[in-house]
Amino acid sequence: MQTDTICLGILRGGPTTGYVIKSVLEGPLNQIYNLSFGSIYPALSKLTKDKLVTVRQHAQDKKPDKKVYTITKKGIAYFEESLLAEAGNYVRSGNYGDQIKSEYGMLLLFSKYLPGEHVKLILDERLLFAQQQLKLITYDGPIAKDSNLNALRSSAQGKFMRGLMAEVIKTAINYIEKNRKKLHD
Amino acid sequence: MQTDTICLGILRGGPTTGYVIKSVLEGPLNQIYNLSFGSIYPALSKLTKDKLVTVRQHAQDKKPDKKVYTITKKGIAYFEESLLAEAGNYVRSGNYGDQIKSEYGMLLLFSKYLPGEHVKLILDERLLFAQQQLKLITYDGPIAKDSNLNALRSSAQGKFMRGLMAEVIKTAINYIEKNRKKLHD
DNA sequence: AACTTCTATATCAGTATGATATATATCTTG
DNA sequence: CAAGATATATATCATACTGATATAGAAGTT
Repeated sequence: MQTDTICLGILRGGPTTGYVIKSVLEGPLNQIYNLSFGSIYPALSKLTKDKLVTVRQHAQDKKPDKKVYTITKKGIAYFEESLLAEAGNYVRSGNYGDQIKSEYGMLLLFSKYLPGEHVKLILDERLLFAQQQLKLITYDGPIAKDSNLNALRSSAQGKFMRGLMAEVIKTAINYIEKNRKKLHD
Repeated sequence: MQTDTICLGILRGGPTTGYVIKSVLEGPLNQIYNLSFGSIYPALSKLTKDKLVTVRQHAQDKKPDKKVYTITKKGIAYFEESLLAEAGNYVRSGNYGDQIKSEYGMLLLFSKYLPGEHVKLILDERLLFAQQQLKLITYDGPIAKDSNLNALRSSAQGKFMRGLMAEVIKTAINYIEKNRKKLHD
């Protein structure tokens, strides 16, 4: 899926900054998609140039200029077109639209060639990280103003995806806890 | 994790071709890692130049030259060094070593803006794909000569990862089957 | 008071993708 | 049974993406 489409899709949930888009991808969408700043910022610039979004520059306080992007009518139309096109394309794409690079998975697969202590450490850290992710995803308490996160939490689609991710993470945690002895000691 | 390290790691399971390395990544390692030919072939060339692997060229039949790569003693040493280095680096890396881009996940998240018929189709195709993957991963019958797949199947690490992937896929399939009505009709 | 983390944008060398080209064998389907 | 599709096999390259780095003030921690 194109970076443009992802950005527009997140912007459809409400106006926000490039920094927040990155946070959303790293936080609640952690198991789904990620993009670097080096992709997000140029995409936002291009989108602005093409009038698919507008920028309001908040040179407030003395912080670095905060650029809040808002999707335009043209942007909404373009987003829905692109989405339809990508949905039609989806089935035909390589790995059914998934591109996965899990260093963690490879490290475990090759862990035969690693000292047992290292394997233990990797497993411990990862379990901790997974538990944090789970908390983040299942958290239902109050959140800040950012309407993007609200859109993600309140929509049927957001709930569906959050539920799916939570189940998958729980399964992985349980499996690792039950079977980790096979990889060390 | 470096492409070199991945290739060497797979080659540690036995001599094979670039084409088979790609197949292993797309098949049994589908949920863990993927690389394009544009990464694999240059990596193999570089590895050869550095004497970390050797090539035997099978100009047999009339098929295109089949290049079978074998890891050298130097290659094994280098692989284990790299792995150790990457294991030490792992915890400090961005998303805990995971880089995920799931077009499928984004499509479902944005499915509010997609016709119900499309959503149904995507879900159906994906479920079918997941079931195929599950069969591929859990398959324990006889397999061809390629020792790479045997290494993956018989080692404790291979079994651990296969078990993990199978559990995760099963969880996802069940969740989608139970909750898909929330995304259409 | 010093250090680290968070908010916020931007750039860029190095790396990876996805498409395309080439060529034969084998499998499938009307 | 011929035509078309899929599998085996390598290679290249324009375009796209990453990961590191730079900058800078606020806020939180030791």
